[in-house]
Amino acid sequence: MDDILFTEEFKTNPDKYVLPSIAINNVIFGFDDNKVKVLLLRTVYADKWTLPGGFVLKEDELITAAERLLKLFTGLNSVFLKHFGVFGAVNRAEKERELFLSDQFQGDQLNYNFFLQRFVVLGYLALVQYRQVSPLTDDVRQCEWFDLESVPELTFDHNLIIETAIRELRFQLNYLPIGFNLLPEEFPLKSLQKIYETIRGKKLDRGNFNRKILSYGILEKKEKYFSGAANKAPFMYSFNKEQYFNALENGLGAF
Amino acid sequence: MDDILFTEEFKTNPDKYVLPSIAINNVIFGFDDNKVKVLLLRTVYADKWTLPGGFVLKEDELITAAERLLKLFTGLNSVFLKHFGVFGAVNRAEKERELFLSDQFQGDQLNYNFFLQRFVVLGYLALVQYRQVSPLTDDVRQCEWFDLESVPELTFDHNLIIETAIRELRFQLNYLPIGFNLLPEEFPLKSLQKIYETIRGKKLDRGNFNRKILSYGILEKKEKYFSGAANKAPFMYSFNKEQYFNALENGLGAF
DNA sequence: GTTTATTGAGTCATTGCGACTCAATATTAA
DNA sequence: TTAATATTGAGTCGCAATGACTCAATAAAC
Repeated sequence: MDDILFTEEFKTNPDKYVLPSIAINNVIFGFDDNKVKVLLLRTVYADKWTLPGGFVLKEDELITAAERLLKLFTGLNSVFLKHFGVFGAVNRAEKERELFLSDQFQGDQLNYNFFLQRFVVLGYLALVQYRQVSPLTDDVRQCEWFDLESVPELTFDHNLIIETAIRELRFQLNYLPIGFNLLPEEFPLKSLQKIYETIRGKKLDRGNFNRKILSYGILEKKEKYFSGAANKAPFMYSFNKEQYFNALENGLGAF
Repeated sequence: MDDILFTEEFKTNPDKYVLPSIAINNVIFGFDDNKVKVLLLRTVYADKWTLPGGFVLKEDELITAAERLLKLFTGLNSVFLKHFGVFGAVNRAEKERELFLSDQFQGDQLNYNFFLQRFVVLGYLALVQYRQVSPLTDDVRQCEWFDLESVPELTFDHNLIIETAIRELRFQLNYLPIGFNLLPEEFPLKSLQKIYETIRGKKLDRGNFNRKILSYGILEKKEKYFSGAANKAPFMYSFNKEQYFNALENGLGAF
């Protein structure tokens, strides 16, 4: 249904279906194994990785297009999803142009012409719960999670796009209850702390972190426990949705 | 030179010169008479006001296009200029479509068809020194400053664009040395305080404000004076460019 | 009982902030 | 010369938040 993009009809007549010269890329962050991850897509035309993305259908709102693509690649509907930047450098397809002209190129001519034109990319940042995601895998496409530290060289200017997204994330962390979109319904505070540490890029003190995060009043303590490890199980927490959405609207009171 | 937009050639063949379906609008803030102002443009086709804007030439970087437009409308070259959002709602031209069909409409058919298609607007926020600006006025266009409190109803979704820009500005005020782009080379601290008060939307205490703003170390005290008023003249300040650009890069140390 | 990591409950010094006060200073107008 | 006016410098006071710590109780597995 969403795969007009991969039909011959679209390839021969793209401007009939989507807004010309505009593309969307989603930077989708998840969290697992105490590490922040980003979802990447293997290209169909070479052994390279790229950001999930697509185009804006004529009848789509911009955010709807971003949601549609998120749904396509992760199966998820409603998450934190936010525009964070535009990327339209004249030479942003230079690397790809060279690749397409080389003998590594495995795609077809129609894609070639379409993808190498100049696009203005709208960057959308998504925070999703890792375990809820079923990364898309079909005949031509394959999604996988990558640790932030081991993102490979990507197509176009996608490395820049990810870096910009992380900067934005680091920044928003200070006034929005960001971490929670990345975690499952219930989680130990340590996981949340790890997210903050990863995005901030430094260690935090447990006591101080807990004191602060609990002071926002958007967390609820649960009485469940982990099991399996040779130690006392950590308490689980979930967030109070009412307080949480209020904080999303009005910030965490930093100002 | 920059007025391809107003030639017959452009009107009949726009896609030859600019990226299709993409437009730019600049929200240009200035400061004078202790009030924050925004630069608006009178439309050629009706008695309405609109944001200065234009399109991206095929060979333009996005930021170059925004700079070119800023230069066109203000005469200024280098200022604080930053992307802050995209606006591409499907129905964002609805109001204009109605206007064009009404008997108030004074433009021509070619413009009609071109402007009413669906654009994705890239919003750029500019902070400029009021007194350095020579608002563009020619046969068809007329720029004027408006107080933030008395912005009229604008074309398209431009009121929304301005509101979003102010939100962004209010937000950035907390970590970037914003005010200085709005002030002349030398200024009294009270002017800076007024800017903060306007954007924050509340009164600030002089002593506390001065204490904080001076603590950033980006201001230099000058020994000049005002004259004319029946009171002690305020000291003038200017900003230390080195410290200032450093703060623009790394924030004001809030985080 | 030993080992392990979580947890609760602190301390302590420092910093920043908002709300305030008070007197000295410079300038013009009466 | 004096009065009126607004700026300036130099504070105080209490409160809240922060970062860097410590210490002992607790739960679970082996």
